[in-house]
Amino acid sequence: MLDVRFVRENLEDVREAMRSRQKPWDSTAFMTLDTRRRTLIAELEGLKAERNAASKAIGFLMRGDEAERTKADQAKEAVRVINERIEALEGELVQAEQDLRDEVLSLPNLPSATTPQGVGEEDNIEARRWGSPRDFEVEGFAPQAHWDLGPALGIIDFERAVKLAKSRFILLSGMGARLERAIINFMADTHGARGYKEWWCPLLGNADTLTGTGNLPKFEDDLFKTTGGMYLIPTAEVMLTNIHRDEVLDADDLPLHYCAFTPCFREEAGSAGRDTRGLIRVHQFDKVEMVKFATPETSFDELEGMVADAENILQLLELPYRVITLCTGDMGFSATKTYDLEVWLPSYNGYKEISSCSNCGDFQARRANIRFRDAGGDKKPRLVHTLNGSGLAVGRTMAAVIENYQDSDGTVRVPEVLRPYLGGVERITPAS
RNA sequence: GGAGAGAUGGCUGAGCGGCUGAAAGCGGCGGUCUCGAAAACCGUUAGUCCGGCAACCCCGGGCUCGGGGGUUCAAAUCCCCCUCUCUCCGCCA
Repeated sequence: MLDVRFVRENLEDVREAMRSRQKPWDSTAFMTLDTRRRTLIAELEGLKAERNAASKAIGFLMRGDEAERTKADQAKEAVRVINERIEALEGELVQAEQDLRDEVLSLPNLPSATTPQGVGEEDNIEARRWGSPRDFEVEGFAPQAHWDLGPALGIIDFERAVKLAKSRFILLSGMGARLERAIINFMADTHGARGYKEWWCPLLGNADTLTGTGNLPKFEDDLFKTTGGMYLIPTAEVMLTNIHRDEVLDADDLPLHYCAFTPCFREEAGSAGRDTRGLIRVHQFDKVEMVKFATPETSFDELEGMVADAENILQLLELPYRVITLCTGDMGFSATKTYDLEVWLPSYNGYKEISSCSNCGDFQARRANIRFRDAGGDKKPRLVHTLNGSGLAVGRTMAAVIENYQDSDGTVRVPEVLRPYLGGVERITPAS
């Protein structure tokens, strides 16, 4: 959520930012509501001040003699009249504040100055590449897609997953299931060794939690909802970020580096027809997530560090990837700056997103009321900056491993770093 | 699921219709002392919104004692509903 005062005082900048996000914004409703709200407040507070003074006077009169108590009765009647006006105005104010809040909650974050301008995906900027894709032509065979290779090896069962749930759900068996666990543990352990505190968290959250990270109210259609009004988390970011909701952190403790493994649930409404095959776009997938809480002074440096931590996983797995700086038109709702990591997938003959690392600035912190107090002690609490990044999406990592490590005989070599997690197994074969 | 107790500032905890935005302690900050530190002592220390102001200083005002509603001239204090926590019983992986 943007700061209402900031929006009011920087209207043109905010409009320009929304244009750069390809989300043009008509500010007249905001201005009307904002002015109305402040006018009502001014009037209302004047009346309340009057009432408070009168009530105090009544308190003294009540302890006086007969004549004074009569005066008190008259004063009570006067306050009753004031109260009627207060009640009427209060109703209007509640409505105005709700309308203004709805307006501001639906505004996305402002892109940072270093975010490239652009209208869409095609304007994203490649920051760097690491590794080079295998040349299967030279090796003399055509690589198979993981959605063919997985079932052939007996490690992914797409058809039964549909029977058990519905399309876009996954069933893993044997080495497939073990590989999933191995990847999860490898990622969590690696981040842990780099200073990320690991958490284990609920997979359902309440409305306040989902609002804190920006998933509600605007993106409710993307979430699975229970009849009890809870939501399945679309990412552990939701839980990790809300851990400190309504808290005042100690500046000395910052930055905080957290990570968590969770399944992630997404309705994927509006994605019909996109990435329909395989592990790439599903309703339930595993992810190891990184979240940071940082001071405004360090958050952009922390973002670079987080990207490096995500890259570290891909480098250890020896999977070729590239880093993309998202442009203003392609960036997510809560982010002020985002890097995507894209892993090489032979089946796509291209790079496919496997991680997204964002600095959300104070956007989520304002919604979730997460603040910190400077060491000075006498200073007022300030909003922290929150960051989040995938480290990494496990299903897509599995797809990348299967495809990039396959051999001509249809078996898959196990990356060195995963072998300790698989009891030393070096190769996945139909028999394994 | 049944019965009872509770929810107060960064934390612990008093208050139980008006002079209480809130005692006390801890923690934090500033100071005295000290070569320095500790201890001791003194002082200070909630957040947010609206208005004034060049101003995140300051001044005036509003709101906030889990959340929502009610009674009253006046509610942290009384009443109702909800949420959560604790204790006991039942059930259960």
